[in-house]
Amino acid sequence: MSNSVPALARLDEVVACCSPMVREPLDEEVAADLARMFKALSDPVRLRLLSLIASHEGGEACVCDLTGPFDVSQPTISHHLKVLREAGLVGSERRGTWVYYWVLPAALTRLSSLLRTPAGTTATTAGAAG
Amino acid sequence: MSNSVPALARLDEVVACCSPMVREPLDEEVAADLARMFKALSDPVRLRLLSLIASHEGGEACVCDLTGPFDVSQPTISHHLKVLREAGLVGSERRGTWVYYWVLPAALTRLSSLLRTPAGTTATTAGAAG
DNA sequence: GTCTTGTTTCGACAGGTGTCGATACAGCGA
DNA sequence: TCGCTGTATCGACACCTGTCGAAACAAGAC
Repeated sequence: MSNSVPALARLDEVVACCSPMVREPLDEEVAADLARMFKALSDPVRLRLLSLIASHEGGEACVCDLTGPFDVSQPTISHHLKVLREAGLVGSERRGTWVYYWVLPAALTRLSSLLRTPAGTTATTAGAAG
Repeated sequence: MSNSVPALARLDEVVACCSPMVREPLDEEVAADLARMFKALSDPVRLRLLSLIASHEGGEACVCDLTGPFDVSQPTISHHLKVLREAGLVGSERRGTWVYYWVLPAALTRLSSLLRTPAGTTATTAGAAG
């Protein structure tokens, strides 16, 4: 616990659970686990579904709220929701006729903090590349 | 510009470029763009490569530093590096015989802030799910 | 020039993914 | 009970992806 890392910076990690991947090489198993979560985010429909659920009133949404905004069929939406659920990004529950989905913030926070870069490199130069 | 969002919370977004996806539904084009970046992160080998590059001394690594830790062939590593580069996550440059790769922090920061959940829901309950 | 080493590209292949229509299942109300 | 509506599963299909070995390309050494 005696690093050259400022205490406040470490506090974030403890709360969020993980050290940023830019600090030390990712363990093989951890990488496999994280890759599964990122794979769930690697489809535009799923990304929009997740965003739609999270920003929905009350923090949860019925499947019936989610099929409208998309050009794909209902079974396809159902498939994508399953992928998100199995990746641990959302939870779901049936209430009577309808099934509701909500985001699991801990999962997003885990990924967010993993991708965090050291303060200072926050980079206003987004988009510049080689 | 007159939201009910605290000024300090918005400051983060400005620096990082984007509003978290849990705040409002993702635009269709934006989602497609982001999905491309997440897809680059959706493979364990690429995740480890990225982490290896970022945490390497000097913030950059030669390809020759990157082939050792993996069980896959050198052309496969080269392929994965290309995917990371085309996703805008890393930059590269040839210097004499060797080719060096480095992480583009702006890209990681963009994704990180996108996944950020509202303060308070940071959730110490990671892993709990339905 | 030729050889050697580091890296990328090519062509091929097995396996995975997104999509659909059809169908099955779950719960409600008549 | 039957029928209706909301959601999940199934089976099929085109397409994408990760992997390899072989070959090409780049830069330096001889």
